[in-house]
Amino acid sequence: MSRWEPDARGRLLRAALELFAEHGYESTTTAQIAERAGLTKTTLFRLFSDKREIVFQAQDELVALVKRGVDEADVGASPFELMVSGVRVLSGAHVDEHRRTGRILDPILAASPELNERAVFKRFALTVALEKALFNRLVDRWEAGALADLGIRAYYLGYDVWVASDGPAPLTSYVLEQVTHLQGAMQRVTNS
Amino acid sequence: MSRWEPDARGRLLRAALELFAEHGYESTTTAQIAERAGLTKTTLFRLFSDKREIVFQAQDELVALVKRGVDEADVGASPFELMVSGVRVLSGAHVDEHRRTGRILDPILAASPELNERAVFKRFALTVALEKALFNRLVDRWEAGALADLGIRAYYLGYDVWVASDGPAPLTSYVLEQVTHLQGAMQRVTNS
DNA sequence: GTCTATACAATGATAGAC
DNA sequence: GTCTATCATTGTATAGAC
Repeated sequence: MSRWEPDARGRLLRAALELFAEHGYESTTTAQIAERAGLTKTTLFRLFSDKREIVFQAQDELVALVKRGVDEADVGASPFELMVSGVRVLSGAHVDEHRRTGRILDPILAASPELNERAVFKRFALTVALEKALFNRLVDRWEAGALADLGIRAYYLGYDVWVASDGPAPLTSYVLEQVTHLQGAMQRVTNS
Repeated sequence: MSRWEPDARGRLLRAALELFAEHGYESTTTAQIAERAGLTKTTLFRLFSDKREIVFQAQDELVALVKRGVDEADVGASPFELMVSGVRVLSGAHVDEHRRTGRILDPILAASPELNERAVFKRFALTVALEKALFNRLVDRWEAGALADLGIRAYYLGYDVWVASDGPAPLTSYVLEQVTHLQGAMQRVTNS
């Protein structure tokens, strides 16, 4: 028995997505979002560090996932296998609901430079997390960086295909397909 | 003979760097920067689209440079050589004054999440520009993306070494050294 | 064509009451 | 944990001065 409706974060997120879809990101004020969620601006900024984080905060847990994927890999795993283990756990966390959210969110993102910048920052944070986890498993410094770029690129490419498709295949299968494409490309290109 | 002191942009940049170094980025207001430059807030925002761009606007020309480097490469160049041509022209534009600026700017960047986010965005913009230029030269889609990651990573790694060092060698030599490191790493890692 | 003055909307921080 | 209220700052818009 609490005095307030539960799940303030979720209500704010849903309200924000609705309003952004209706009027665009920039034309929606934080006061409007809070009002639709039955809260005030003050509460919104206590729960989210800024307006962009309403949409992106959920991504922060992905950093822990990619790290866990690398940490859990077998002792004898090669650097490439360590990277694959990271992106496998990362993409394994996405259920079908994320695909629906992505379909709503992606056009909003594309229309807002401000949200785009934050999206790029989150991608970079994922890359750094993967690189550190690989380096921590005694992977060479340059191998760790280059593999992190490759893995996160595969993850984003796979994500785009997954969101655009309707099949029952999980995100992971799309991402692993992209890993194979990129691995082949790198073999061709670095042995010329 | 003009009625105003020339180089308003440069004066604003120098004023901003001084104030950021003295009091930090967040504690410096745009009004203070404008005042030290002998201008008003209105003029500052006419010359720079936002506060962060005072520090980063100069980077925008780098996008054109990396594209030109790829476009100018010989007809028979391999994908890898195209990428190298891009980062060579990119890093060739940095004279020694940029190293001094970098030494002032880097600690300011490191201390400000807001500036950090913009820095990451500019890095991504460079990557996308390189990827597009490579794709435009009929490089395979996956090769273009992976090579762009590799080239821009080499550029940033080389830049860090260059700024920290005192030798007379140009940035380009440091960057090309990093390209070699990353090429070797990718060969080892993708053939396991 | 560049700068200034002024007014204004929105983000985000802060302090105190329930 | 939430609310009201107030505040500084960023960034925009307008109209005009040199």
